[in-house]
Amino acid sequence: MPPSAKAKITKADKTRARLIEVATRLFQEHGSGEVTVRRIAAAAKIEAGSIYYHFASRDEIMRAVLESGVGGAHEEVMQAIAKAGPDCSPLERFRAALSAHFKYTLRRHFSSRMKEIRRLPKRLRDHHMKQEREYAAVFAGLLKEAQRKGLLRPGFDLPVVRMLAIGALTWAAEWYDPAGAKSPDDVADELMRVLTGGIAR
Amino acid sequence: MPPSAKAKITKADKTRARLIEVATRLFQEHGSGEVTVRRIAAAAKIEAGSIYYHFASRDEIMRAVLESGVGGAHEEVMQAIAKAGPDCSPLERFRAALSAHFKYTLRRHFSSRMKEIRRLPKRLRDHHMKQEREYAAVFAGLLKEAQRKGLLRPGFDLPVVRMLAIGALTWAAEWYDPAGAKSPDDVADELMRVLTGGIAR
DNA sequence: GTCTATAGTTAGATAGAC
DNA sequence: GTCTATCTAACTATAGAC
Repeated sequence: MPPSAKAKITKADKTRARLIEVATRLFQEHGSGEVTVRRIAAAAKIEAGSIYYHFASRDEIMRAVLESGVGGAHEEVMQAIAKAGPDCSPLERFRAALSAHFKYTLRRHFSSRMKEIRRLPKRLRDHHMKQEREYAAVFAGLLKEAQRKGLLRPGFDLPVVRMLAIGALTWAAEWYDPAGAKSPDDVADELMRVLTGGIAR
Repeated sequence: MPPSAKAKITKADKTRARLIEVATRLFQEHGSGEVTVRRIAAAAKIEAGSIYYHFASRDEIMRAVLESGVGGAHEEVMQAIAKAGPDCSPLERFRAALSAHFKYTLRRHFSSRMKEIRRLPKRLRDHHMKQEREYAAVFAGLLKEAQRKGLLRPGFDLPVVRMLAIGALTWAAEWYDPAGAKSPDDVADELMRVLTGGIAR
């Protein structure tokens, strides 16, 4: 099914997309293990049995949520980097990437922290982990570029720094209050300020 | 049940403690929603029915795990701060607190990120959130002290900085590999270096 | 494509023996 | 205190009507 020119969007495509969307949100809000097929169906306004026209099993929903989630984040982060432009500093682009990651996580209610991944058949689990590595490589590449250009102080373990930074935002999606005074960009900016300059005098 | 002088440790106390310990680990490893009472029992080497001699319900196990988890972390963090001594810089004590938080999280396999908290009866949920706030206040107090003493650059939102920092470590407990080259202290130190001085030139 | 009805399984929880 | 046996409810998944 190549999504080329003539890809017509059927009713099934729409329902399937809606199911993935509500499942993503429910998994994130209540924890993947807590969410039943019945609840997903109810949230998508169809009956439980109808789910199985679109997905072969609950695990298959899970898989679709993960693929769509990581894939979507990857895409938006790449776009944000492209928008920042190839001429601006790698740290500027890193900031744009972090911000896009955070905003996507908040908007789509997606986080790849679902523990149930372990329960997936090895084939699907490997595919997900590959997708995650490719996504992480985007951030890693920007930090390496910054290092090459001499923008960083020496002595940091960049993979660790990268994971700490992304982790801070992944976790921020848990406590961030959209009704509060701060915008998602404010949070991403604050992280970037801490990250680049530090808080101490 | 005041745990005063004559607090004799019964067999029940030991079994209960073991149940909390294995439940904490299972909740963290597989996600709280995925873990059944039967699995907790199996991991603690007793039969499923016997659990109900120690806990009235699955939610009650959950509650005990949360209380013991946050309580234990609070205690160890306070000890680490005390050990650092009241004379050292508040940022030094903050570092000690972060490190203790991380090490506790890793050792006890505890993280308070269980989504199932929402499902708990309001009374228990409120109690948990109060405990969490008290715990967070320890870290907040150290940052405020640093600010008062003029150790910080101006313009930071300290609650946000605090949550980003703790979040980075909470998430680090997910990806940290005990078999790897880095010790938990290495990770906490790296975070503290980034936090205080920043990575950029 | 979505529904209703239901089979088959497994979960949380209880009762009573030991 | 712990076990075995079991109840009831809820879950995943299927079948067949529309």
